[in-house]
Amino acid sequence: MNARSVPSPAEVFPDFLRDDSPAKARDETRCRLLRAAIDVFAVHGYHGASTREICERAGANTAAIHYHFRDKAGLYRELFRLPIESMADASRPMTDPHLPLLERLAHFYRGMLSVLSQDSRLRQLALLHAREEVEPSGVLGDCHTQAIRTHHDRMLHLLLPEFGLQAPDDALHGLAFAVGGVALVYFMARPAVEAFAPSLTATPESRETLVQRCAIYGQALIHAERERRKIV
Amino acid sequence: MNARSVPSPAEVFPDFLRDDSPAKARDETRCRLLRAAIDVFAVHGYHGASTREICERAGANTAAIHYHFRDKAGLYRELFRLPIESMADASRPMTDPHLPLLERLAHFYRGMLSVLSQDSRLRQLALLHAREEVEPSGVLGDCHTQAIRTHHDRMLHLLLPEFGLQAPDDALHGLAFAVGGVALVYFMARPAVEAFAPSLTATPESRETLVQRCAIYGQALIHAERERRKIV
DNA sequence: CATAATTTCAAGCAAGCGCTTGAAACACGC
DNA sequence: GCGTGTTTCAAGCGCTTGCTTGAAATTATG
Repeated sequence: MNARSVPSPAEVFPDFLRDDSPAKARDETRCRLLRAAIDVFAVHGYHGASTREICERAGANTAAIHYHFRDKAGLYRELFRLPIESMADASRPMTDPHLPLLERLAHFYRGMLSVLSQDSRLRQLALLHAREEVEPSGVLGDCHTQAIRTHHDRMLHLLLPEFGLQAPDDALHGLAFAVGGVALVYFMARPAVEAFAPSLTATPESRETLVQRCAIYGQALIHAERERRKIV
Repeated sequence: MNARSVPSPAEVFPDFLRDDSPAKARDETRCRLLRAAIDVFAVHGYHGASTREICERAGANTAAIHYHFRDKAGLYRELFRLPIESMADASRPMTDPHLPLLERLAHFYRGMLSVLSQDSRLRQLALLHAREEVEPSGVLGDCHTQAIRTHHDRMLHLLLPEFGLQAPDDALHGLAFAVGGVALVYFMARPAVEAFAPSLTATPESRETLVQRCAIYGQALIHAERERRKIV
């Protein structure tokens, strides 16, 4: 019995997505397993994916999963550990309070839509996140909702000063959901988007155009909420 | 060999959700299977659900699925046949061109959010639709995307006259996605909504308040797009 | 080079899966 | 009451699943 009894600290993991990481690390079974797992989980989901297919694609033995990650759930969990932050990083510029509102919103939407264009593994990872939200596999606990909370809190942090509030009320939560929702469909329902209006997200240029339009929409929502609060 | 060779015309099906349907129909194995299937698929997803659990919950023999629906995929498909239209019906009033824009939008959002309050089986059915969008089971083909297309086309039909257009361009598709997106999160990411702002959708009153706010937001998006088109 | 620790391997187990079978139970027209 | 068609049943088949095993291969260490 020589399997690691505790989920490993994952020295290799932060880089396992990068193609420019050291060849030695990239070729290690553990890394190949993680990459293969993304592919297979992204296609079949957690329950539909089989450990045999993952290992076959990774060129590893089926016992490798148990050795490196204890079991299938451990491998799956490992996929959700670090990339959460790397995805949140993409929209960090939106937190800069010195930028004009429209620009901050553009950063927010650019972060959301960036995964559509990125290297395919990061895109697949984003897909896994979306799936966990709609169909929790049951092996992640609530660590996943916290990833979304990061984005939600960041949006609240942007909105609060706009309304001179210290803490969000129900309407402000609703506004945050609405502002995020403007681009949510591109994230959560890509098949529908590509079926109805494929040219919207086809090229980097069209995606940037989309980001700019979304920012205008987001700004309009904030203005509308401000007007609504005046009246009520 | 006495199984039906062709998916049956489903005389019982349209009513299988209603609790007030004739007791005779409700108690039939076929109906009980459909109801149990919704419960189990809603919890575990298509691949994670087992036919044994469905049959056990329905109080039926495992062979019943094969007899009534040929196989697991047939049972799943049957769940997606009719409720699609019944859900689309909820937002039909939005197509009335004589109503003011704000009211039509309110009807649209009320239709979207109605599934959150309805009888739990309809809610679970809506969940199954959301899941198919994010993680296609592979057994439905494209019949499912058409269900979303119905909603998208209806929104386009509402928007086109607002801009004096005959056919939608890319920006109008984007606007339709944004208008729908305002309420999409309540449909697609309910766990997050209930974790961050549970009171938003807790009572029928708060849901109606939400509908009204969404309608205002939707109107603001339309106005913003109109302004954008003037400038560009 | 020898020893020990780490990593990989082929083989296979127990359990659960979807599905099938042939017969029993039921419903109904005559 | 009988014959016919429909529906339900217990039993189990073949297969895939996640996981385990003990040994072999590999790598690191003195």
